[in-house]
Amino acid sequence: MLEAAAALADEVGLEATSMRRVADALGVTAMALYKHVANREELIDGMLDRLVVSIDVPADGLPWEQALRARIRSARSVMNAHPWAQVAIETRTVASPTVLAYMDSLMAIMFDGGLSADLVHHAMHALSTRMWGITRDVLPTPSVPTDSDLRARAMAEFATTYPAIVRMATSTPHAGAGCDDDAEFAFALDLLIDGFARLHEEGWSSVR
Amino acid sequence: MLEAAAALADEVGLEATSMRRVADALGVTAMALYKHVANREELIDGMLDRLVVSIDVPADGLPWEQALRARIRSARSVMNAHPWAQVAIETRTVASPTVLAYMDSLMAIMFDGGLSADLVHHAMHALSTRMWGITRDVLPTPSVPTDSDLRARAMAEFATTYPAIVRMATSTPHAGAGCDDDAEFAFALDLLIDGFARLHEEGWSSVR
DNA sequence: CTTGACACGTCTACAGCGTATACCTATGGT
DNA sequence: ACCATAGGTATACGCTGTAGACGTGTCAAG
Repeated sequence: MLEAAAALADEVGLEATSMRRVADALGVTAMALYKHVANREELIDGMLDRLVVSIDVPADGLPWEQALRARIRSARSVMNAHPWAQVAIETRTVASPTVLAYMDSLMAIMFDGGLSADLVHHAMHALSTRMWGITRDVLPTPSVPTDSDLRARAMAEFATTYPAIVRMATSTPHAGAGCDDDAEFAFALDLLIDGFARLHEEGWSSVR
Repeated sequence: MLEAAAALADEVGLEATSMRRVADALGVTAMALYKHVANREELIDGMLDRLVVSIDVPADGLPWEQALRARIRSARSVMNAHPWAQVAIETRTVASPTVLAYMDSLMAIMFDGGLSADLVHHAMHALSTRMWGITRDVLPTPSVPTDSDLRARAMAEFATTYPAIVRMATSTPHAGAGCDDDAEFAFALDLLIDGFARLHEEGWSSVR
C-alpha cells in the first residue's frame, strides 16, 4: 500500500495522491485504506519513512565532518529521486520513530566527533530542513518572451526594477546554463559544517 | 479583502482560510472574491505581499553583514507575528514582484559590500528560506506521561532507542526550559553570514 | 437623455476531498 | 462448533475550489 501510494505520488504528485486514487490503484475502496492507517497524514508519514530508512549509513571510522556530509548527501539523493518527498517533509508535523532515529544518528555522528551537546543542538537547528537534503528553490526564473525584440525590451525593464537580480543572473560563471542545484546544496552544507568545526575547535559555548 | 483574509488566517490558520470563510467574514459570497483575485493562490500571494512590504529597510551606511542581518531579522519579526506566513511561504510556487524586490534588495546589500556575483548567488541559495526569517522546527519534543513513574520508564526506554537525542536534551545549557528559537535563528544566520564574509575575504570563486 | 460597457455582486452547480458509521464476510484460534 | 477479528464495501456528510450564467448600480460616450 505504501509502495502503491509512493508510486502514485511519483506520477501525479503528493497533492493529487488522494485516498481515493491510492485505493483505486490498489483496486480497492478508499475506506479500505483506513483499516491500515488512521488518516492521510499517517499514510504520508509511512511513505516518508520508507524513504528515510533507505538513507545510507556512512562507513565507520570517518571523521565526523565527512560522516555528517555523507549521510546528508545520501538523504539528498534519496529525496531527490522522489519530488513529493520535499512537499511531504515540509508538511509533516510530528516526527515518526524512523524520523527520530535519523535525527538521532546525525547527532550521534557529532557527539562521536566530540562536539558539545550545546553545539550539537545549535547545529541541528542550523541544518534545519537541510538535514533532509532538500532546499527550496528561492531564485526566480522569470519567464521572458521568446521573441528576441520583446525579450530585449522585457529584460531591459526587468533590469531597472531588479538590478541586483539581473546582475547576478548575467554575470555568474554559469549564467544561462541554469544553476547546478547539487553544487549549491554542497556549498551551503559545507559552509555550515565548516562553521560547526571551527566553533568546535574554538571551544564555543552558547553561554558567554 | 487581503486584510480580512490575513485577520482570519491569524485566527484559524491558513489551511482553514477558505474562500468561503474569507467571503463570510466580508459579508459576501465566495464567488465575489474571484472578481478581485484569480484564485486562492493569488489571494495568498497578496496576503504575503502585504507582509513582505512591511519588512524594514536597514539604515544606509551599515556594513553589508550588518545590513543583511538586520533586514533578515526584520523579516523574521514580521513573519513570526503571523504563524500562517511560514506555511504560505513554503507553499508558494512563483515569486510575485514584491517578493522579487525583497530578494533583489538582499542581493543589492551584498553587491554593495563588494561580493562577487558568484558568491552572491551561492549565498542566496545557502540562505534559502532562512532569508524569510523562518526555520522549521526540527527537533522533536516527544510527549511524555506526566505521572512520574511512567515518565521515568518512558524516558529510560527513549534513552536506549535515541541516545543522542536524550543526551542533547538533558545536557544542553537550557535543558528543560525549552529552547530559544530566536537565539537559534540568530546563531545559524550569523554562521552563514560569517561564512560568506570569510569566503569574500579569501577571494573565493566557484570555479577552481 | 439614452445607451451600452463595465465593475461587482449573486445563485446554482459540479467534481473532488477526508472520513464517520454501519454493514458484510472469510479466516483462524479456542 | 463457535465466535472474534481482519479487512473489505456502501453510503453519506460537510467541506473544498471554482466554472458559468445571471443580475445590478455607476458612469462615460453618443
